[in-house]
Amino acid sequence: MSTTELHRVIGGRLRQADQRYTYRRHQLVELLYQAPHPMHIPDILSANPALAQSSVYRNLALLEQVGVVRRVITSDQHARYELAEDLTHHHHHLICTSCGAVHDVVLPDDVEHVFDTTLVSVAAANGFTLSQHRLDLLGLCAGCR
Amino acid sequence: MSTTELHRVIGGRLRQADQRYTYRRHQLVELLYQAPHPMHIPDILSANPALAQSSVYRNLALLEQVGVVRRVITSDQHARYELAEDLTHHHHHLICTSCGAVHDVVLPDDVEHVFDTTLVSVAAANGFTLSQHRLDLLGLCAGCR
DNA sequence: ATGAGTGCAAAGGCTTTGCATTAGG
DNA sequence: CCTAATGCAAAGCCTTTGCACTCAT
Repeated sequence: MSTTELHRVIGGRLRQADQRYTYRRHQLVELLYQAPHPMHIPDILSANPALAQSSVYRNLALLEQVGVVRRVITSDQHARYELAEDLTHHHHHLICTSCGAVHDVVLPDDVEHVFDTTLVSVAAANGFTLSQHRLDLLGLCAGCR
Repeated sequence: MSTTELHRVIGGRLRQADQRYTYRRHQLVELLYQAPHPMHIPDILSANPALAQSSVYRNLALLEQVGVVRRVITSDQHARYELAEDLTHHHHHLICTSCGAVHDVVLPDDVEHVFDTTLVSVAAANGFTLSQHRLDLLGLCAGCR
């Protein structure tokens, strides 16, 4: 997806929720789009000091509601945020349990396929309607090993 | 593992860290052992009002350090805690994105095996030493659907 | 007896909210 | 113009910490 296409789609999702794609929201999305891994609030504020903390929180919550942003939960103290997978690509996270670093990783297609079919049926057997899965690989990064 | 065996093993891990297996810690472990899903602090305090909040936090942190308890991170506001997998069994979580309910689930052995081998090599390719994986199934529970 | 563990209350730290100001349509 | 959005400051809420008391060895 091109960057203009990206912003067009995001603008659409916001308008559908009667929300505007303002300058600040655009800046926020641009930051997440550039980053190779999920960002937390200190990351975001230092990357763009013009952004106000409270607005960042509010806008991330809004963007999450309309399906543009996903909140990534780590063992870190701060929550991390990334663009939704349908705007980027399906991936998982390598999380360093020592320093909290997060890397994006992609699994082989055949493995993902086994996951999908298995998980949907397992969820169904428990009365759940599956919407997504979240797989995190926890370990030590090269620097902390 | 029998319940006496369980407490014996836990006592050993605590002593190895120069910690005592006190009455309060025993009560806490017993609660987690009985529960069919990870518990958060309000759960724990209402299940056993004799427990002091600060001690529960301190003891859960200690038990996590010595590998007896695992902190489960959900989208919930409170952290949840369960006994470590080597004291119970390897499993995953079905998390309701609406009400925050968490159910334990087990995947077929062959699927788990594919996971293990694939994930270790993927992590290694990124310079990570894998210690565990965390797979959560997100969706709507029967009640919220 | 003596240090670890506990419990109450207060402080920390991430996140959310109130409110006056600014900006988008 | 007029409401939504923003930014600063203050409040909330989960969690951690200080400190005196209690318990275990």
